[in-house]
Amino acid sequence: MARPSEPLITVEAVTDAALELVDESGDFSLPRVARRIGVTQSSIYHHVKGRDEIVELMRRRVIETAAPRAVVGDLPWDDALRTLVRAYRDGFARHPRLAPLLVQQTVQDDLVIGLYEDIALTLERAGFAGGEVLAAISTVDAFAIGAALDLAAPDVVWAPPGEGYPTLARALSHAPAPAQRAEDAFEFGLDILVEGLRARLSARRG
Amino acid sequence: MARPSEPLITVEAVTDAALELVDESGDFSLPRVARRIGVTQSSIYHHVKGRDEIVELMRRRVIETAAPRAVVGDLPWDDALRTLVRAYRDGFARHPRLAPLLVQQTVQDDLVIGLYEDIALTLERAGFAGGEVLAAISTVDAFAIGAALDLAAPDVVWAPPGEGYPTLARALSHAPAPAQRAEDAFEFGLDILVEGLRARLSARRG
DNA sequence: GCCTAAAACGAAAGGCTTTCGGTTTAGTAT
DNA sequence: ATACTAAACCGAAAGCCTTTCGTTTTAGGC
Repeated sequence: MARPSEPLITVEAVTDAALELVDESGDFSLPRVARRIGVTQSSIYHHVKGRDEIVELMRRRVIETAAPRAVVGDLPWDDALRTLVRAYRDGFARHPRLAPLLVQQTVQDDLVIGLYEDIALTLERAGFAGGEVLAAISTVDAFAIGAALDLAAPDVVWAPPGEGYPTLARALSHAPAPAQRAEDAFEFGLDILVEGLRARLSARRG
Repeated sequence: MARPSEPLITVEAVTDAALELVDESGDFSLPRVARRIGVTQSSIYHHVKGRDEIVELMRRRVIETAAPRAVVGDLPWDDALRTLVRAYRDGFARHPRLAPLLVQQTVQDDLVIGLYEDIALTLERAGFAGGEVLAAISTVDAFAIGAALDLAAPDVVWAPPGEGYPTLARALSHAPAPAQRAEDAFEFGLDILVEGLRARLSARRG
């Protein structure tokens, strides 16, 4: 085959196809991406360096569509923090099965670093200083990643198990539909996080 | 080769070898496990069903050595919760690179369900009820998984980036050694979590 | 002493990532 | 207008992986 005047493959097309495959099957591979675009595997290497780069492209895609560096500087710190964490997590709500793939691999994307910068700014504005800022970022980060992964958890994890776990079974008996459970849990957790940070601040002052 | 009087392969040996490989390289494969034990790949299938089962074996191993269903019923709820979450997370501190492999795959282990049951009990004891218990479990779970993954994060993620992120750079300038940073962040986050839950409880009462 | 099933091996199917050489043509410079 | 370079694609193959299957030997129970 010859060189077409318009390239058949673009970085965007590769990202799209990979993201569709992840949404449908929870994973992707170069042969499957190629088949979906209608080219051969090896051609893709003319546009991306390899599999890992495709993963990073998906990370960036999800974060930039969900978190357009929201301007949160004017909001009270707690609303600002909620907005930032929600933005991060909302991206994964649209592609639930992507999160497990991302934790496999190191972040280098400056969009993500930008998000951390905004969180750092917000936390300083709240009154944290010194080493506490880093610890607080890590905490927010852990919660956000955990919440994103929660979206990928199959419903069966949150279904009542057999006998012998009465308290858990009772808790699960109140469970709404899976999507709603994850949503409720996230909002609840965000409240806990913000209230915990607030408590920490007033304890330091008092 | 013939059938030996003592089997060359045991489920424990397979788990050991896989865990060693994960500790060393961040991943494992059946050929490498086999080579380490000194057998062929196909023989392993006489003892485990496949790769996924080995992952589940590692999960169980890590959780049972770290969290021997600690008796926390006599502790105040906040100490009990801290103990449970620490136990869970300590397992991963000993095998930091294991966590990313586990989130890839559904939990079925009843030890983990047992841990959830203990957390549910503790939260009810604290005063949560109804749908709040499930939301609180999800929150604790998200934080614990996030903290476990944090241990696998390469140091470079928590190293100062280039220009343009002054607040983040300032926060990172206070960072201790990587292991200590993860440790500090975990303890900080645990405080935030407990204080947040406490705040929630008194808000409901008041 | 015999028989069954366990425990190992070797080979191979089918998937994956990545590399490499070959072919045609778009775009550019002369 | 012509010649050259480099882009864009293809096909083939190396080397990894998981899993299955048939074969051989022998341990352990009847």
